[in-house]
Amino acid sequence: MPVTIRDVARASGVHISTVSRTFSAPHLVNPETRVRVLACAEDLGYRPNRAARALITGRTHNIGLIIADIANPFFPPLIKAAEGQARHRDYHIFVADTNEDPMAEEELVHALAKQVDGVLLCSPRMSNSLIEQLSREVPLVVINRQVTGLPCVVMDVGQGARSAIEHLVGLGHTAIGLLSGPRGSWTSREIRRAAGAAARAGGAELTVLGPNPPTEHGGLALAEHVQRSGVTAVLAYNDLMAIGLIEGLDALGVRVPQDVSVVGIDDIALSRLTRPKLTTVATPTAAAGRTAVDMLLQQDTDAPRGPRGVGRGTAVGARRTTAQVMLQTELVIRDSTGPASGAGSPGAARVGPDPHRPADPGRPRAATGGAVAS
Amino acid sequence: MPVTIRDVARASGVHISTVSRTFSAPHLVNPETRVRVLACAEDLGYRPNRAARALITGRTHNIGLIIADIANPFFPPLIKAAEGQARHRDYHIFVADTNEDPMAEEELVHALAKQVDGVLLCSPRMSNSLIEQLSREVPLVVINRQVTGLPCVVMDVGQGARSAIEHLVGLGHTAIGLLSGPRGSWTSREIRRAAGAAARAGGAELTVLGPNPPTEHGGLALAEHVQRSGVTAVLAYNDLMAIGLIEGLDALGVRVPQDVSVVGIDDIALSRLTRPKLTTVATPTAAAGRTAVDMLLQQDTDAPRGPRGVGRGTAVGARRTTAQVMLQTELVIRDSTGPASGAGSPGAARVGPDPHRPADPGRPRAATGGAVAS
DNA sequence: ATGAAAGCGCTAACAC
DNA sequence: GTGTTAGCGCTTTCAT
Repeated sequence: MPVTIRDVARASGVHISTVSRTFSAPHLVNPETRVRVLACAEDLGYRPNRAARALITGRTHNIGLIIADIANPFFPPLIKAAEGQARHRDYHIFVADTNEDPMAEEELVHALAKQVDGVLLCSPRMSNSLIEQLSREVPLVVINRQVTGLPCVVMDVGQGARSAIEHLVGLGHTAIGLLSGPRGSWTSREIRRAAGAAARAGGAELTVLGPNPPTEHGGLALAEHVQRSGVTAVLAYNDLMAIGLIEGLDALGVRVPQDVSVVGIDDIALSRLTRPKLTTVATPTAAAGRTAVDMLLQQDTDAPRGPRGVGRGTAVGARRTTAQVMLQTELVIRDSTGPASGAGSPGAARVGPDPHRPADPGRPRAATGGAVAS
Repeated sequence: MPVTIRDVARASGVHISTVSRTFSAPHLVNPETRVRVLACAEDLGYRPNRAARALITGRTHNIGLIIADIANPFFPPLIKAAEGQARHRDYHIFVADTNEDPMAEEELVHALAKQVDGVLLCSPRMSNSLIEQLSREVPLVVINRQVTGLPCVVMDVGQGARSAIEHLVGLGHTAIGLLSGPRGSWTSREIRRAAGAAARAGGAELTVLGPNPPTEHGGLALAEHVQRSGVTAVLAYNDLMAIGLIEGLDALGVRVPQDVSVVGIDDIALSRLTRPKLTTVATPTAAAGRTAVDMLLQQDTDAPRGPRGVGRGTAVGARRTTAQVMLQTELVIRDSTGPASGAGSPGAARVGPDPHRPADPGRPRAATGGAVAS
């Protein structure tokens, strides 16, 4: 039923190898022949079978993308960007969801390995050593984690957390809570480290609560804990948790930001829609997706021309250069943070019809990270 | 580098076909041999090359999933469910995003056709006839659209819209606006049709505004229009638009639900987090994803044993039975709808610390659709 | 510039 | 129960 290279060959009166060349090395075929073949292919509706091609070239033109949780709004923009970039380069993306399960991650890498030219490992929860091991099976690009020796793209959440803490300290907060993320998260460790240092530098005390599931519920469940802990400000692992926490505090009658300030991380679309609008550290997720695809593809196209043209030179020291890209983050100050304690006038705040603040006056930026490559 | 079936054969001292059988028809091989082969395969790290297998079996064990916009929070749960169900059945999912572009849809079907055993076409914007045509190239299951002759899974948005309108009419609204969705959306047409009928039946007037992009911005942009139109209630094509509209109205000083009631459709996670919490028609998106995968796979496994065992019987009338599944929807009443006009006491509503309603008292359900097959 | 032939990794008759 | 053989659709030497 499906039309193959042979049908096209027959129709255009050439050998199949000529048809093949027409598609994979057009310059090697006579322009006239090429046109004729192309025409036949066109109206037979011929499409090269990529699987068959892959069998011999070793290139599937597929990329695997392993995600902790597609339903977490942090990821879709990243997926979308990766998919777009990949398609733009004539690649397709396999998406797999691990449900935050480290076991699933490993299994999925194995399952995908043969079908793809490389895998984008997003926010992995497994160990570094396992990642390294897997990278010997299939080219890997790690997102949201630094693994030495492997290409990575991370957001500078350290800088982001620092800015957030400085922002809170600047508002007079001296007892700050940190809702950490899931166990195994590089990002969570980074945040904790940076936040701890920044708090110390600012003379504030940091109370770490966690680890927690990186979900709205994870935040919500901590509301009472936060209330009892006596902190006046909280930095959450991500926006979802921050939003959940605000919900939870609200239910306890604790007002944000009057009683407690809350800062999130990610700047998902949602954070502009909740009330109060969330102060958060914006992470460039789309850029991360695009960059990761580019890095993988570059690595991919570099590979084949490795030991070629090299006479009997030194033992091919040209190990692939594995870049580590760090993307900038930016603190976006909205309405969920305010001066510490007594400053607000309880009861008067947020009354009915028009509690409209200057409404997001052009995204005041506060800090940035830097770009680094190694 | 990669270990093939031949390596395993050599290691276990059998012919490659035995190894092959061990994986694709274990019952045909001597238990002892099987164990030995499996052991060798195990510690050589052998994984069957699915592409090579597909070349001969015609089954790739891949499914294509074409989505209008991954970043639209309506879709991730569907993707996640589909992916999970697929993996559970040992299939992988290719995800592609069309950016709401009908052209991209067609191209993507073509691009995926050879790589997958079937395609899930989600919320297609292209024409029915084109869909039918494409279905001759690759098995299709259509989601969120009814196409006669093709397997479909749709949500009963008609029933949902009806319930929504009845709810509004019951609250005394007689001038109701409908924010329609994107051109080419089956769902949008269904909603419009059902909402129109329900409004007529309830003695209310329905003003249709659209088509519109199915995004937050699409709703936000309509705020002024809604305000001027004089309607006291609005049903939006989806939650995103409803939320955008509320934002927009809020900016104009129009209060929801005191001045205008707003109902969304979908019940995305977000709609529980905005203020006011959104009254909306819940659609079972995860179920839709799972069901679609099941339908595709069933069709897929049915296909091969078609003209087999049939003596010289009648001309194989056994055309595949294409089911059309309709999933129930449910009106979830929250805080964005209220009595028409004068009923609310402006200014007193929603004051500071504790404007807590009975907080979602167990999801009052109001209506359901039915399940149908053809 | 084009044809011939080998073979990618695997499965599927068909023998034995 | 297992080995033999042919070939899926395609690319890629190697001749011509």
